[in-house]
Formats: sequence, C-alpha cells, structure tokens
Amino acid sequence: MLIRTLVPRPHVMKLASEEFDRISKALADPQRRAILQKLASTGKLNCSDVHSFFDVSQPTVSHHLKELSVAGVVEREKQGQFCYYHVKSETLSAYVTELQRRLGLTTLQVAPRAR
Amino acid sequence: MLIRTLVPRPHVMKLASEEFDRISKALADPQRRAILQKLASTGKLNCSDVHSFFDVSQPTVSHHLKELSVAGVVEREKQGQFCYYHVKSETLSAYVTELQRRLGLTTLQVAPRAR
DNA sequence: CAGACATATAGACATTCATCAATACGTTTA
DNA sequence: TAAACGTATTGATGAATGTCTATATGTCTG
Repeated sequence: MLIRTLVPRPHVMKLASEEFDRISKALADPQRRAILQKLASTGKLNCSDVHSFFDVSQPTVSHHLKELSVAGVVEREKQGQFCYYHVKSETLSAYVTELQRRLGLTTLQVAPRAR
Repeated sequence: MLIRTLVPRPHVMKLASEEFDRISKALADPQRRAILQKLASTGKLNCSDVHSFFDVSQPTVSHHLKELSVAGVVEREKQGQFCYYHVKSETLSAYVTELQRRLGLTTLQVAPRAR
C-alpha cells in the first residue's frame, strides 16, 4: 500500500494574505510572466539583459522588474551601475503551496525517512 | 539519500497558452479568488448561494462566475431555473503544474512502486 | 571632468476591469 | 396566466494598469 502523508515540510515560508494578493497580480500579466520565466531559466540577469530579450521599452522592463521585486518573487542585487535580478524560488514555492491549500488541491509529498 | 524523481504523471491535462493566460487573470482578483475558494470548500453552489456569502451585487457575482467558467476553472450546470457551479480541480491542478514547470519549481512526487 | 552607459522616475495616454443599477430572459408556481 | 424568483446582459463609471517618451540619477572610464 502506498502511504500518503500530509506532513508539514520544514522551513516552508508562510505568505501573508497581502503578499499572496500581490503575487497573484504580478503573475497575471503575460509580459511579466515572460520576464519571470526568463529569469527562472537563466538564473541571473540585469535590466539591460532582460530588455534585450523582449520587445518593450527599457522603462517598461524596469517597471515590471520592480513589480516582481515588490511582490517578492525576484530579488534585486545592485552591483555598481548594474542591477541584477534573480528569482526567489522559496517565495514562488510558498505561493504555489498556498494556492493549492486555498483551492483544496491535494499535494503529494515525500514523507521524511524515519531514523 | 532522498531520491527525487521527475516522472510524468498519467493523464495530466495539458493547458494551452491561452487558457493559462486566462486562468492567471482569473486568479488575479481577490473577490474572484474568494468565490473560487468558497466553491472549492463547499463543492457546489448556485449563483444566489454564492451571492449570499459576499458583499457584492448579484450581477457582479454572475460576472465573476462567468469569468471563472470561461477560464475553465469552474463548470456551469443548469438545472431548471438554478445554475450550479463547481470547481474543476483537474484544470486547476494542470494550471499549478504548468506554473511550476514554467518557473522551474521542482515538484516532489512519489515514484511508482517497482513490481 | 566629460561623456557614455545602466537604471529609475515622472507624467501622459489608452485600455482593461471591477462594480453597480436597471432590465431582460427563462423557469417555477399559485 | 400572472406573479415571483434565479440568472444573465447592458450600459455606465471610476479605478487600476501596461506602455510609452522624456528625463533624472547614479556609475564607470577616457
């Protein structure tokens, strides 16, 4: 028999309702999702790099990066005149987990090994 | 050592990019999420029932239910003068899975038992 | 220091959207 | 059939938002 246990994972970030709202909105725009996805696949990019991938103006990219940053799904890291952005996977994972919880979607998790 | 395997689950619905967009937008509004969450927790409700739970007008509720319906996350079921709505969990699960895939979030899954 | 470069901000504009009141449509029932 | 009820549609309105151009701010380099 396959044993399915719903155990709380260690160190799972808890999202405030307000953060959840912000992330939901941040993920609603296709352009912003595309930027986020690009960041997720490449690891770390500065604003100009992101800009080079898409057909929107630099200020628009900057604006989207700020939104994503305020929502907590990416992190800003200033290095000299550059500004590097990278995805905060923990926050996104927490968002997905919370979304599943609210919508009553069952999550299969690997139970920790007994020892 | 914890073995993490990425195995394709059987019969997972595949979302078109357009559907994914619609669902993302549908989930962006707090009121709509609240309605969806209510439906998820109660199983099946008609428009009036949903209306009774929230402080928005009946047309607004109807509008949100339509949006959720068009996005494919709830299903309409007309019975006489009533119209029952219930969550389509498969679609929501497919959305979450696709979201995780796009954002590079690793999904822990229980590997099928060898036999 | 001056120019080039990276990024952010300000302001404007068009579009989308959440919401409502009014009303239409369809179904039940007295 | 007429009234009551459940739901959807229409049209309007104010707010939010994605985008742009222009410009400001900050940093490197010759």
